[in-house]
Order: sequence, then C-alpha cells, then structure tokens
Amino acid sequence: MGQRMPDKLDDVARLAGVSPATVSRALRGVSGVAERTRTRVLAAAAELGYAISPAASSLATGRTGTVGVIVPFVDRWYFSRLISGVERVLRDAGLSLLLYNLGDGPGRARFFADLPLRRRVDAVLVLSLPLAEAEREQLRGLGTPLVTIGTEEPGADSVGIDDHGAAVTAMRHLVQLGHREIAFIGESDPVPLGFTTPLRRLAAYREVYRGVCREDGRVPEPAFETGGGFTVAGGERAMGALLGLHRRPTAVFAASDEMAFGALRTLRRAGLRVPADVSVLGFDDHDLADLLELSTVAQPVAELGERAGHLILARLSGGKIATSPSILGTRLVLRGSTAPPAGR
Amino acid sequence: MGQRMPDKLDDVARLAGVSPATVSRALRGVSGVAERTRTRVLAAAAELGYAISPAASSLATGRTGTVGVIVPFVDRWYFSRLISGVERVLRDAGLSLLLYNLGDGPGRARFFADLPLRRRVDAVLVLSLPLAEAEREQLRGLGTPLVTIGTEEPGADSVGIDDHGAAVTAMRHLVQLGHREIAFIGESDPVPLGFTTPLRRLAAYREVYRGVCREDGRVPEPAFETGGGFTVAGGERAMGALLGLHRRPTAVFAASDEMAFGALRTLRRAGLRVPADVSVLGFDDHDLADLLELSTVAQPVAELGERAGHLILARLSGGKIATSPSILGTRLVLRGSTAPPAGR
DNA sequence: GACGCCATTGCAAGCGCTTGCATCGATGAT
DNA sequence: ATCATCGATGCAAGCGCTTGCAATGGCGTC
Repeated sequence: MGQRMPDKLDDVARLAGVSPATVSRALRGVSGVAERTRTRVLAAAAELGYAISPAASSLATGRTGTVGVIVPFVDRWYFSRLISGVERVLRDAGLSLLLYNLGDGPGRARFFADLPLRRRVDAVLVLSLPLAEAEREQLRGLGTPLVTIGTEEPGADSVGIDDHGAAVTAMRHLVQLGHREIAFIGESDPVPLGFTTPLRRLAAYREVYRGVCREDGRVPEPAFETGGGFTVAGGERAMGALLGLHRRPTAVFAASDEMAFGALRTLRRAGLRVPADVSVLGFDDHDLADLLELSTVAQPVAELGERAGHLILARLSGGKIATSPSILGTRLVLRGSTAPPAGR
Repeated sequence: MGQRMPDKLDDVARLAGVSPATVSRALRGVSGVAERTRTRVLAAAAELGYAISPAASSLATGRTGTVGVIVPFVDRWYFSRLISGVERVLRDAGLSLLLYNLGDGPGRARFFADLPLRRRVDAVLVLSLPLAEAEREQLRGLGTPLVTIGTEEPGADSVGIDDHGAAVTAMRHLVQLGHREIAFIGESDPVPLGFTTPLRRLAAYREVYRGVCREDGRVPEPAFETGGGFTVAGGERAMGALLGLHRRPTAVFAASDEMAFGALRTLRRAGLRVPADVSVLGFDDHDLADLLELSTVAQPVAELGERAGHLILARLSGGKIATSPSILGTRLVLRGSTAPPAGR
C-alpha cells in the first residue's frame, strides 16, 4: 500500500464535474459561485478528504496564513502565558503560529541575519523585545504588519500596560504602610537584550523612593537598586546583597514575582519574617504568588496576548495602525507579604 | 518609495551572469557547481539581499522546512520547557516551528478535523498527548515522521522517562522513611485529554502502597487516591479532601510539583507542619520546588525536548524509527518536605 | 590528433493553486 | 421577438523555485 499522492484541485474538479477554477472559488467561499455548484464541490472535496496545498496557494496569492511570533524566552511564566493567549485567537481565526525563540545567546544576531520568517508570515508579533534600529528596519522590510507587546515601535501596533503607573502605585502602597527605606530588585545593568520594562519600573521606583527621602531630608541609598535578572535565583542573590547593607530596607519592591519569590526565600533562610521584619511586593501575579502569599501588581497577561492577536487580525484585514498603543489595566493585589514596618 | 518587490531567483541569476538553475543549485550548496561560480552567485545574492521564497521552494520540492508541534498547553511549566528545548535544536538546524495548542476545549476535535498542519510541515511532534486511534491515523496520513514525548505511539519515535520506575522510587523513599499511610494526588477521573502519564504514576503508587498494606495486614484506603488536575488549585483541594478523612495519611505523593505546592499550602493553612506532621513529595523538579523546599523527582525536561528535536532531525535525514523509545533518567531530589512520620 | 569522459551549466517542464478576462446562457427590458 | 445585462463558469497565464536531461567544452588517453 504505497504512499498515496494527495489529491489535487483537479481531482476534486473532475469529481464535481467543474473546472479547477470553480473548485478554487467554491472552496474559499468566494462569491460568484452558484449555491448548488458550491455544495457539489464541497461534497466532492469532503469525499476525497481534500485539503488545499498551502505552498501552492501561498505562491499564488502571496499570503501564508501564518504569523511569526518572536520571543526572548518561551519557558518563563510571562511569555508562555502571552503565547498561549495570542495562539488562541490566531487559531480561532484559522492562522498558524510560527515560533521563534531568540534566546539569550547569539541567536538574536543570527535570527536577524537570516530572517527565517521572511516570506513565511503575513504578520509579525514581537514580545517585550525592544528592537534596535537595524532590526526594526529588517522587520519593516518584510512588508508585513508588525505588532508588539510591551514595547512601542514606530510603525507598529502595540499593546501593553502602564508599567510606570503600576509601579508607582505599588511603591505608594509601601509608602502608605509607613515604609521609608525601600529597596528595588530589577534587572542587572546593562539590561540584557535591551529590555525596557525593567527600566520603566526602576524609574517609577526611583521617583517615589527619592521623593520620600527628600521629604524626610535623607539621602537615598543607591545600593537599594539591585538587579535580579528576573529569575528566582537572581532575586535570592539580590536580597542577599540587600541584607548585607548597613542601612537595611524595611520593604522590597521586586519588578517580577519570580524575583520576589527568591527574595522571600533569602529572607526566610536569614530568619527574617515577612512581613513582620521586611515587606515584599512583587509584580505580575504569577500563578504561584497566591500560594506564597505574595502581594503583587497583577497584569492581565493572557489578555495582552489576546489583544495582540486581535490587533493582528485587524491589520490583516486592512485596518490601519492605531495611533496609540492599547493599554490594559493593572491592579494591586494585596496578600500577606506587605505590612507596616516594625515599630509602627 | 513604493513597496519594492522582493528579488527573485532570476534577478540573482542575471546579476551573477548565470542561469536560474545554477543559482538555485549554488544557493542550496548542492554539488555540481564550480567553486568560482558558487562564490559569484553567493556574492550576487548577498548584494541583492536575496532570500528564497519558501512557498515556491516548498511547492517544487514538497519540503517545508517546518515542523509542527502539538501541545495540550503552552503555559504550564513542563510544556513551555519542552517547547523551549525542542525549539533550540530545530532552530539550530534551520527549521521553523509551527505551534498548535490543542487547549482543553473543543480545540482538539477541530484540530484533527481541519488538520491545519497538513502539507505544512515535514514532521510532527506530539507532546504528552496520547492519540486516539483515529487521530493517529490522521497524523499518519500526513506521511511525515512522527515523534512523541511522554507517550508511545505505534510508528512513532518517542522519548520519555520511566514514569513507573521513578514513581516507585519516590514511593519507596517514603516507605523507607517509615511511612505506611501514604496518599496520592494525581489526575481526576476520567483523565482529561486521555493523558496516560498520571495513570502510570498512579499505578506505581498503588503497587507500593498496597504492598505495604499487605505486609502490615491492613486494608488500603481507597480515598487516598485523589485527583488534583495537575494544577496548584487542584492540589490544594485534593489535600483538603485528604485532611477530611478519618484515616489520615502521614505522607502525600503528588504526581506533579504544582499539585504538591497546592498541598503544601493547604497544610500550612491547616496549621500542619511539613514534614513534621505530613511529608510531601512532588514530581518534576519545577523551578520553584527548590524555593519551597519540596522533595521531588527531577526529570530532565529541557533534555527531553532536545532529544526529541534530534530524533526529528535524524528522521528527516532518512533515519529509521528506533525500535525502542529513548528513556532519560530521573533522580530523587531530597529537600525539606519529607521526613520520618511523627512518633518514629 | 581524434575520441570519450566528466564536470558544469542551461533548458524547460513541472509543483498546485489563483485570478483577470472571455464565454455562455438565461433573464429582463423594450 | 431582440438585444443588453449579468451571474456563473472556464481558460490559461502566471506565482518562483527545482531538477531530469541535454548541451557544452576542457582534458586525458591511445
């Protein structure tokens, strides 16, 4: 039983007693085919189990039915969540999703050199990855719509959250509890891959923290700004460094829940109690934040992905680029890791 | 500055002063092109920034340079990890990865009905998803190599771990510590999507637990077998149910770390101490298991993905199906959540 | 010095679908 | 009854690459 060749349009045409052109039109639901004919064609196609050849179709139309998604990581909570969200809406719309993981290494350079998605996709989605000028040009050269999540690029639709505002809100919460000595765990310097999100959160931290210091007439502690690489281990180390300081923070704001988890662990190992001795506030509302009683800033990650998917669909059907990015709301989720500082 | 049409093979041919056929051969590194000619062609292509049209190439050769990856979830630790691993090796080999997330709903039926990856991929990778007979036939009808992770399918290469053996080892650890009343948190019944992994771990649990009961001349407690849906929340609920039993377990073996996390939480809320009052053992070695001091069975998830990637590459270059699955090793990681039962 | 061989290169026929344009009736208007 | 109109189809020329086969020419051989 040899490998049966897949059926072609002509086979269906013959079976239905019409021309290939008509089959093509009928199958795609294009107008201009008599209802009876269409029915007959569909029946013939079903009988043969016929499926169109994407390659041939793509060659003829220039469309691919695929969107390229470029991510820096796939195995981190935030990104996998995003991917899941966008995949859902694209799949519902009958589009396929081509995944490119730039990784942390030389993959990025190679990706932009080869541009493997060239002519392979109808649109490109970039997740949280700020593009260098040259990279943006490369992507623009593709001639496909570009949408981004978490960054704004000229000529691209984008969706994101108000990082600065959310971080300010988070910091204010700490201040209102009575904290004055607040540390920050963010990204290391220089920021890998050029991420801008950590910087926006850092800026918000500085703004609030320095404001408090000014009020109190104290000088801000620069060592309170630490980097945790957005990983649990990095958060652990950063918290360790903070504990080594003479001037110790009474609260810590981590730019991601994972880093906050790491901080919690270091604190526990050091015999310090949260929130009695130190308050910890995260960012993300990771699945496990609830488990660990972590107060945090919740962001609607899956919705960000879905919104991006819808933007892609809109652009693919001729929509124009929105003049301003879609900003989704965040929300402070208070759990057990934040409280007034000891002695208040 | 209008949308410049992308260059075609002919443009390169003209620039290099050769025929399109020669360009095609030169670009693909096929033998039978003089070295000087090849150099000239490559230079011309580089000058034009030429990139081949995948659609045209695919139409002509029948190859797509793409592999389809079918997953039940992308935003769970285990799966995102797997995807990351396989993506890495495929990308290094110049292949692209088309992601299909079946999701929990009707997506699966629709996927197999439409089979959107038909004629779009050179190989298919199925992650942890046992296939129904009809589904397997569908996939086989694609005529592409099939490899699976975590399940064995006739006619497919597969990679996985020894679930039964690993779970037995885990259970024995508990027994050696002195536990006799051991509960299990696995999948609910019926198992969603037909997953078999939970069943294999359950079987191992039963084997060991019943063995112990037999030795002791006690009757096994059927209520010790609970379902947690492989989520934190599910683990929480399952642990809650266990605590409601008259006959209480002194140790709990969870078939995934996420469920173990949930169990830990329930225990903490109930005022029980781990491991003093109850021991908890997980499965996976999730990123956060270390953080939560969870003893667990570590499985090399990223390596499973990479191995699968290599199997795909091998099959794509003509290799035969291995007669037996690749089994990667697991390892018991003891942390602070397991100890002898109270009173020993 | 003629001949055969082999490495290079070019020719041209696809690969399977889409689509502008022509064709063909049937319908409605005059 | 005649002709314009319009909907439904078919024709055929691509879309951009690959590849079997033929053509070409340089060389070694006898």
